[in-house]
Amino acid sequence: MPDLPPQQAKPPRVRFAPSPTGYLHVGGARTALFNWLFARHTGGTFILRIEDTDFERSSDAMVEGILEGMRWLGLDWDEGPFFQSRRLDLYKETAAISVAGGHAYPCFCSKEDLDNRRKEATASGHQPMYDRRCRHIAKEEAVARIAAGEPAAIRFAVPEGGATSFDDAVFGKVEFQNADLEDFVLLRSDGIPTYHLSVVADDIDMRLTHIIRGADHISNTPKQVLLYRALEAPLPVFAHVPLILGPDKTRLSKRHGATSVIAYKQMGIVPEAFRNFLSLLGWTTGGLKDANGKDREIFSSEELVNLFSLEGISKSNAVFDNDKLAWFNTEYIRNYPVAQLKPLVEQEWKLAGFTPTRSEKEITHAIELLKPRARSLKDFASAFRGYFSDEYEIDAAAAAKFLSGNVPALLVELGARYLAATEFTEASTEALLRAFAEEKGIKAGVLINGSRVALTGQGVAPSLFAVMVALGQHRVAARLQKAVVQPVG
RNA sequence: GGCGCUAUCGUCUAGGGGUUAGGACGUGAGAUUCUCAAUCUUAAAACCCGGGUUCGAUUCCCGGUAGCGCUACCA
Repeated sequence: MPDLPPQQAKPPRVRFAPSPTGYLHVGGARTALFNWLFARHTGGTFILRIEDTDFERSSDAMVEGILEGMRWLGLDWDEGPFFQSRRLDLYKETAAISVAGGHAYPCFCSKEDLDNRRKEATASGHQPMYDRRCRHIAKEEAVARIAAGEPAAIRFAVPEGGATSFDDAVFGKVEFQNADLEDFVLLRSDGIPTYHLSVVADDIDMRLTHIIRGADHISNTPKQVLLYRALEAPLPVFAHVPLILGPDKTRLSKRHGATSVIAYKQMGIVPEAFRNFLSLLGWTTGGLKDANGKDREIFSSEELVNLFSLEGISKSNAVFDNDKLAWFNTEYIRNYPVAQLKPLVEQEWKLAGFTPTRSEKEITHAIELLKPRARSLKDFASAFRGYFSDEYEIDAAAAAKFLSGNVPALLVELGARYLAATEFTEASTEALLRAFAEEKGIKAGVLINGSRVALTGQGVAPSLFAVMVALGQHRVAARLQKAVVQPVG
């Protein structure tokens, strides 16, 4: 039977269908992102479906975690979330239709028998595929055994010969010999569907036009194609996305560090940076250049939506590079208008239990000064504390290096001069310091470095005189005069 | 083991029958001297191997190798 033409009717309908057996992980997030991008680009519909048919491993907490991750990334869905656990009737019905159509049959083999036979087959060098022994049980006998209460699973009857192929939007034509396909289980003996049944039943029921999912599903696809045909449903367009790997090129796992999207939020990554980074893992604009002729890499979500296409998805797996992510993060933080960055910083403070003791104006000023050198949102609650509160720590190494010898004493004196100053601008503070250095016969750099540590607690900071202006005259004077009592080393 | 997919700098990638094989991250060097986790300049760094097609393959084809995926009454 020839396939019905693929559903290209616009607008497209796509879905992200995570299994709540863990938090939203990086790979899932990227799949969700691509589906979302595709839906938004085409004006289609993005559906969220929770595949929770594995009751043992699924949990509400995981569902909430997945939703949280999607919200953080700004991936809003148009329909759902739908829960497969509440749609079991549909799957049973679909299985029954398959049986009635002669495409599926009850299987009475027990799990133990199956395991044993698989083991034997492997031991004797055969393929551990189901031997189809229940496929030829007479209909009457099967009905009688089920009536007698014998547990039975429903298996799909894979055609004995020929091949099954599909046209993947990313990989092109992919073909499998039917002989290599097992008579897979559709419905377990407890009435719970397996993955193959529930996805196909739902994808048909939800009228999905494009299935964008991880490449780990390529091998599952021919079975599902067969099911679509048995159900006389039009085939969607399949687009398999290559996998994301860890630095050692094995599948990304906890071993490699964070795999949960929320962990990146907790690391102070801003969502747009993460989304931008993720979008370029396994997808490319095809070499879009910026004004300088360099490949563009920073894209707003609007641009991403406009640019996204299935054609740009690459075929090979990609390694998740933390350094590159960190770079995206600094770029985004640096370029955010303060108005946009400030709420994120405040959220970070809240998380860290830190309360700034500054006016809104001072806070805005300090964020403006600091954002070009922030690596993560975390910096605002750690290294940058001194700009927002008087409770900050002096970095011991920086103090040892720059607050040694007679420097503290000089800073106390310098602080008094600043207190008495009638003007307090970047130019005036610098002039004052340099004059003071000359008067004392020492290099200005010594005082500059010492002041930096006394004022910010850090050995690294923006231009000292910009820092002074941000801090204000009284605070500068006070902190310099306190320098002498700071424990050194 | 079987089946499937993939292969350009360390990493993400552009490109494509003839190129100095481009960009970015990271790394090295230099500059700035008020620190560097900032900025600027700069350098090193790749077409997996073997056949074939071709005047010419990194590019097309075949094989190998390697990596990854699937191989459950998990998803």
